[in-house]
Amino acid sequence: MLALVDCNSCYASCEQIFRPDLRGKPVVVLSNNDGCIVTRNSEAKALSIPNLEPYFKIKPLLDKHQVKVFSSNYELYGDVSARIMTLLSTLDDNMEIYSIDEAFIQLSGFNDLVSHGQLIKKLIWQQQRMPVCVGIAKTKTLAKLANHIAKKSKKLDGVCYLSNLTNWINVFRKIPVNNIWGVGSRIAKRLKLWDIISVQDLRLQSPKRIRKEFGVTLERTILELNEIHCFDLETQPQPKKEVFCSRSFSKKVFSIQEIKESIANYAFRATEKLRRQNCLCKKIYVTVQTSRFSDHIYSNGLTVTLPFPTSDCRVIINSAIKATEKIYQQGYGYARAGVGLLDLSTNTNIQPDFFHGNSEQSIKLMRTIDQLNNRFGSESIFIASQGIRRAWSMARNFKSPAYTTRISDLPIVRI
DNA sequence: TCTGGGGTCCTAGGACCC
DNA sequence: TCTGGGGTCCTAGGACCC
Repeated sequence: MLALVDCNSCYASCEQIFRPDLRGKPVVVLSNNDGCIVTRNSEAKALSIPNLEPYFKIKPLLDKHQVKVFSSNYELYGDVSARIMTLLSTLDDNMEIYSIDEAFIQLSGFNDLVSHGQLIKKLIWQQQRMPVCVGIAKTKTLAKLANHIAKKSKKLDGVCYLSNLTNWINVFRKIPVNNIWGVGSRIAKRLKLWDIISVQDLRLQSPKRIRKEFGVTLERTILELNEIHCFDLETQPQPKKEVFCSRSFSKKVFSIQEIKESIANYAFRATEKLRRQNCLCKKIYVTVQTSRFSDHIYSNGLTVTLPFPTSDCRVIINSAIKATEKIYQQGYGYARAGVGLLDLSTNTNIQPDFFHGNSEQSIKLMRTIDQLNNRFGSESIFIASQGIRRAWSMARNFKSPAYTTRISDLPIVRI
């Protein structure tokens, strides 16, 4: 059995932890640059405030109902999330952190699963002041669905256990297919042509027939809706296969110089993410776009293949800037730009423990490694993490030259 | 004036090889 | 006069998630 624990209106609830005076009052949180509403709590939803609505459009309604508005504070949300996940991990080792506000947990050895779900909910509220709902079922897709039902139905008190599916058929008939995990608006629209409207309609389809028309993913979803396990619990976080950093600008940007500065900035941040998971990248993707709502629309992107896999900031930033020059076209007001790092591979040259934490020492060291890799080629450098002997022995194994130094001797390299 | 920021997986079709 | 075909790799794009 699996439980999906999902925070209620996560960002808004995070803000309320530090503003208990706002309990029971409508709260919304805005995206970067205060562009759109990204979270509404239940009180705000009750006022018919739509999600992902531009702030400037909805501001009169928010003012009218005295809705408390927050700019987003992702550091805070990450912090609260980490504490909740740590708390959950004490309940069972088999746990998958699915997103900033959700986790799947394996439930074994409990007779009364509803009571156990209530216990989880109570624990998180008491210790972290975060309201959550718990969905319990045999597969991940059903646990997600159970959580959805728990959120909608007041009488379930935040916990829904799909024990015997035949008891839930009437509920399944009332839930539109697009509420199923993996079924978005596009597929829902195509399913409608087949008269598949509700969760129950989809459950009854032949998986084989659906696979032909919609692909393997939807086939698996149908199997999961019928308690046939297809999606595993991923208890170890998988390393990212791509790393991105992109932002909308707070106002239109016309000059290539400003675009380049942003791109350099995003490339630097993406490289930080790359290093944190101890990877090298082989390709860089750069994109610039005007607003979708502009009269004069332009969007372009370019993928550049590097001569060798690297995590060298300067190589990555320089390549990104060169790519920018190729895709930038004069005369447009740009609204957004981004940098992606693709084709990642594990960096076997460097001991991963250097990169944990952001201490002054490890930053110095990363920069030195950059400098050396740049000079000698990225495959060749080993740093003595556990003494000179270890570096030389690694170097011998890999038939590469070694470089050793004491951390205190490392120079700071300006980027 | 101002319209999010990340990710993943799958598929179709082109390029290329023998 | 006849003008291959199968396999693999890569890429772009579509669809989904929170």
